[in-house]
Amino acid sequence: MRRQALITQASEQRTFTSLLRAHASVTRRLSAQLLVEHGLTLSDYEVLLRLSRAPERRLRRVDLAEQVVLSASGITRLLDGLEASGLVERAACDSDRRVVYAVLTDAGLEKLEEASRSHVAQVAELFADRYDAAELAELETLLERLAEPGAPECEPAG
Amino acid sequence: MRRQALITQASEQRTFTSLLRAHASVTRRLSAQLLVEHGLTLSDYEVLLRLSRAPERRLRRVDLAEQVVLSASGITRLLDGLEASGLVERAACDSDRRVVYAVLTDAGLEKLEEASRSHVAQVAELFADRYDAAELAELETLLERLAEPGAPECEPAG
DNA sequence: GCGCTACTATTGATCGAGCAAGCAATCTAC
DNA sequence: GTAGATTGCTTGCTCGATCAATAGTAGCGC
Repeated sequence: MRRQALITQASEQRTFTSLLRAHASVTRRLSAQLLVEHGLTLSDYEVLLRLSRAPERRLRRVDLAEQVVLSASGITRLLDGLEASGLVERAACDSDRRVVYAVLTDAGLEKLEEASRSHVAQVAELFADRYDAAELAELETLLERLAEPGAPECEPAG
Repeated sequence: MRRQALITQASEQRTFTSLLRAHASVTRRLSAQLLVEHGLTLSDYEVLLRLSRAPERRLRRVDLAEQVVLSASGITRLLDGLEASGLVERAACDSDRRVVYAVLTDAGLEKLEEASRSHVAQVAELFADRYDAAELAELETLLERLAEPGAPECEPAG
């Protein structure tokens, strides 16, 4: 009798797997809708949204990257597209000539509002079908903890 | 005074955003580690793991795709790589000549066990740093609900 | 001022993954 | 038993995102 060499499936692993599955399922659905209805990626949408909430509707590219968990080059590429569509503009920074702001244009804001109308409804439906208010809040706080950097490896003691 | 046109940020939206952020943060870290240490994608690993737990270490490609939330072509491409590395083999099905099984080879099982040693520890650490057992279980059940298909749009009434 | 290091952003190459289309095998209905 | 629909899988094309390398600034010590 052949003993199956089972890889340990601790609680952490199972949770991680459900995170992968949940993310894949949800984003596939929502990004497909967003793409066919408005020609926007989920990341595009997230970027427009962040910009719309930023002071003066502008953010440094580096900060934008951090907020949407994208690499620096990823943000450059993504903004290339949004700039080509006229949804975002670039603006120089007076005090530091290295930085280039991404600024949401009026057209970008309009596009965001247009896309939001259906997207927000779809997100709301997807989650409302599955959770009550308490569960939703609980899930949010639990997930937020995951995005935090966690215990640093060699932090200065002071 | 300019009124900021704020997009509604309902509870569902915030939860969705934290899902995106949590997934991006966690997978970036873990997939980078898995890649440099073992040359495997997270999806590669998931596929090897699923195969290792399947009866006779084999699964139809279509079922594999469903389990790891990948498209049919995605699975074909992914398995191409694993086959080239000798970690997975293909096997025909006697009763239905359309189906091609993906079979985990001995080398594949070894590779999985090797990769698991560090990967499992990394996952465990990442989650153990942030949650206690109850929270972990709670998060898992909440996430699992998200992967479910949800209310169908026009189910036959019977 | 000069050199060193750190930071911001862009570019080139590469890769994973999806959709659409297509082929082959199977099943259903007549 | 043959036509048409369905299922399982693969291929061509495209796109989003990453890493590595590069250039331009900024700030620091001296």
